[in-house]
Amino acid sequence: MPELPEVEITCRGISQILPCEITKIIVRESQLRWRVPKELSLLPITKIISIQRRAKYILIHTASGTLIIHLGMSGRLNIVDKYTAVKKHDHIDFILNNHKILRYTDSRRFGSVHWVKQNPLDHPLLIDLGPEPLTEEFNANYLMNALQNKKQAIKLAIMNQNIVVGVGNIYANEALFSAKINPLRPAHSLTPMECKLLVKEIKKTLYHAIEAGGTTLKDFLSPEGNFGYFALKLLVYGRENEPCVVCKNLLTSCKLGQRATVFCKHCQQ
DNA sequence: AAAGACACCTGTCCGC
DNA sequence: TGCGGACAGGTGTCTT
Repeated sequence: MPELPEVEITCRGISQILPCEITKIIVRESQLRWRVPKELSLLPITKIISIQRRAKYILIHTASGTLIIHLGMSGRLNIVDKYTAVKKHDHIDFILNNHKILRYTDSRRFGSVHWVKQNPLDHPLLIDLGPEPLTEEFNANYLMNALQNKKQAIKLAIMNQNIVVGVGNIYANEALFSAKINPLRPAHSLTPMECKLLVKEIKKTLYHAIEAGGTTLKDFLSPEGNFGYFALKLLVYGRENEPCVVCKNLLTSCKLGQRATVFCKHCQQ
């Protein structure tokens, strides 16, 4: 489900529970992508200090350590009333002191929950991540440099979290369409002008998606239960064999790294 | 060293 | 209606 905009919407949503304390953590299913640490169930009452997003990770800083949460493909964090019935894939409850529960739900269990006492950014899963796309650090010069000698397709390169974080399959397709760049182009073949345009379109696409509350394809809702309206604005993703919004030729699809890739052969060179 | 395939898991949809 | 197969928002690890 979640790329950067959906994770950002999730972070903003759960930030509204502050100020509060986690009084107890109930782990019903500990086998996620990695085993949820046992010490979570034994955690003493701890105050949530702040909530931060890094790439597609949610960092919940508490007085005694940091929870690192990744939503995988189907993960969700919802704020629910403390008497809300537990459903099939509700794996973890973070019980709060304000009559609410922060509930982690994940049907495919590709997500993960980690607990660290040191700087979460030093965690092995986070330490090699590339720059945040919505910062000035991600600019045309940086991208041009990062793509040097990369023969792989440009779409795979921008989905590589070591090059730039947060861009997944939907937004890679969308940003490349907006930048009029063919997703199959070798990464190193982009000109400085194209890098500049692609950076601009990645930022714009992510920014608009956040504004729209993310993309709801099947089951993404904000922690408060709101729909993500960016699905209505998708120009290529999920629209194979439909007419291009610009030139009306039918959109082409292919597989790239086993992921659906949709583009306009005519507009994207 | 880099690129590609595979694995993890469940739900849904489509064609027969 | 039932069943098999393909596919889905991610990413670490294994194989070439």
